[in-house]
Amino acid sequence: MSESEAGIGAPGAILNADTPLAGLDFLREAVVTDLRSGRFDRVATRFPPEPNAYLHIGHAKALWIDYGIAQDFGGTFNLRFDDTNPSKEEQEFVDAIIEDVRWVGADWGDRLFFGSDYFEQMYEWALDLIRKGVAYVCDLTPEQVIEMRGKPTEPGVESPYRGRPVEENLDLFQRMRAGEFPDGARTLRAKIDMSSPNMNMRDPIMYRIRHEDHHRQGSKWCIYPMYDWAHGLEDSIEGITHSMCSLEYENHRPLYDWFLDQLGIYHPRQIEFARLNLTYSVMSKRRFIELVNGGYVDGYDDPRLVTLAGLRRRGYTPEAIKDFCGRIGIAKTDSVVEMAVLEDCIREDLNKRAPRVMAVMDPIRVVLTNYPEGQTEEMDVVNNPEDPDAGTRKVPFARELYIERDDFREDPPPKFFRLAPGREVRLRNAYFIKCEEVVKDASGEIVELRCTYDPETRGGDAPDGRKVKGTLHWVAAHEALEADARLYNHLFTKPDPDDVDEGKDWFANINPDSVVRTTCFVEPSVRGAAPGTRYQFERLGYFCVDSDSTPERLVFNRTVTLRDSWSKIAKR
RNA sequence: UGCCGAAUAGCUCAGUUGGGAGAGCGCCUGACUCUGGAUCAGGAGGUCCUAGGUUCGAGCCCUAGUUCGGCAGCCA
Repeated sequence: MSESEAGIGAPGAILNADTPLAGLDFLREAVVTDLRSGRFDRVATRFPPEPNAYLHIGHAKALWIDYGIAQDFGGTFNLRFDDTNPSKEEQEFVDAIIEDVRWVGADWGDRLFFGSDYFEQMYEWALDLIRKGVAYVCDLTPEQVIEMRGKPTEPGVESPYRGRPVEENLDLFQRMRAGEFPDGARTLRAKIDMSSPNMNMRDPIMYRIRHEDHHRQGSKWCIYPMYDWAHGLEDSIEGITHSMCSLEYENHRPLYDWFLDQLGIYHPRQIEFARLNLTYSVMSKRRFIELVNGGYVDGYDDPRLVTLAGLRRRGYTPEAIKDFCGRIGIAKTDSVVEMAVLEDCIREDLNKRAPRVMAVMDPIRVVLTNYPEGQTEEMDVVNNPEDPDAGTRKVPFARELYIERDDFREDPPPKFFRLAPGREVRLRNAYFIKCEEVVKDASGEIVELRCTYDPETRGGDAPDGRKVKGTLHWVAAHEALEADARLYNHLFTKPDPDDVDEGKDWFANINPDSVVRTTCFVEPSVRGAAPGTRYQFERLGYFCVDSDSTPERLVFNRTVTLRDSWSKIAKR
């Protein structure tokens, strides 16, 4: 790549070699230090997903580290698929990952790469190492390799094939590539140190034989490079300066460095950071699969999952996810972030942007006895008090309404400011109403509230200056739209899903009420809303139109509730 | 009984010439309000892992230890 396209000081750069270290996270601090020392004179990062699963919020953290650092320093950013294993990787995941990365807002421009495109170069370099006498073809079986690798506390045993002459290694390796040997028959190994305290240095395998088609290379190859061998080479080829990865690769760094040093090629710097964990959730491919296959969730984009596809369907915005990634910081400490932080991020974003609308989840009928039969009117309602540009809309009002069952108590407890017999409240954006009579059915269930309204209070204020303590949301019974609602809660009942009694597994902590499917009545203004449209249902929470919606019937996903101080009071 | 790494508020993180222990989220209280929302104000909460040492003075420097995490795929 040219220096000019990756130069420091590109438009928008906010960090450079002269930036004071104080206050920077340790990764940015390392980059500044490398710029000052002259180890690098530019910044180039990459996000290297393996196309074998869907991305989750933890990937978003890594992505915003990689992309964010490139942005901050005016450097370049590559999206690179690390597709070195043919048996696990599929085009479907490539497409899904590209969609997710684009959605969260990282821009790789034309810098989309595939590790598999470098296979030929990697092969040539492998030949180099064989010629240098630091790589050899090994005929040990997988079982023997494991056996002879030893344990962390015990040295391994050298392979009997370790001393194979260079010419024989060259011949065998070429024949491996030519397809002369079956899967697993031989490997190419680096000749390092079988007694190294670092297991990764005990003659790691560079190539394995796999007679399988590759999603991009087709049947061209039957030997495939291992991660440790491939990753540093990919970084080197692309001119990456800082190769950020998670803590689990810390023990792999000596090997990353070893390959590059042996080859004598351009040498990027690998730095590790702690991966993200979130309370009340799981974050691994394996567990997502188990949840999907076990029928606990409805797919990888189930709104209860913290996959990016799930969060998107739940109603999360890219801005909220980016904000979250910024808030949680970067460090090397193993950590578990509280879900409340993520929830705060989406509330903060949606509070500014989501139009407000009224919807009733659990209706109770209100009849305004002094409101003329057959009359209706339209109230002018502000769409978003936080955003004057959001405008207004008309909301129909009528003699028969629905309010939330929770908003009425026959025998109200202290500090309950909502409707009760003889009490007056305000219907939001409409009138004051007073409850005159409670109508019950034979079983004692309340079926209707008979109320009077004060025509003088149209719009919500009383000319005589009298105040009410409560304001309720409502919908006009005959004009409301009936819709499905999916009320999502934490997927797990405990902050740590692995916190289980002896003999039980994490499935025992799955929340049986992680989704409550119900119906609701929504004001007619939402008719025809497209999937993905987000609203605040006043006093209830933020909701997003689900892709299961049809022209006839909308489906709403509850993204997150509003903060609710009453529920805390009520618990006491 | 190996190697690598980590440790500051409930959680996540700042604290960089060695001199006042901080922020966000969470929690509590109050004000305000046509969302019990939003907003605003205030509060509680710390053996800076421990013990020694250097220093007039240590979260920060040195030594030893403790606890926790990672490493034994032909996965990444």
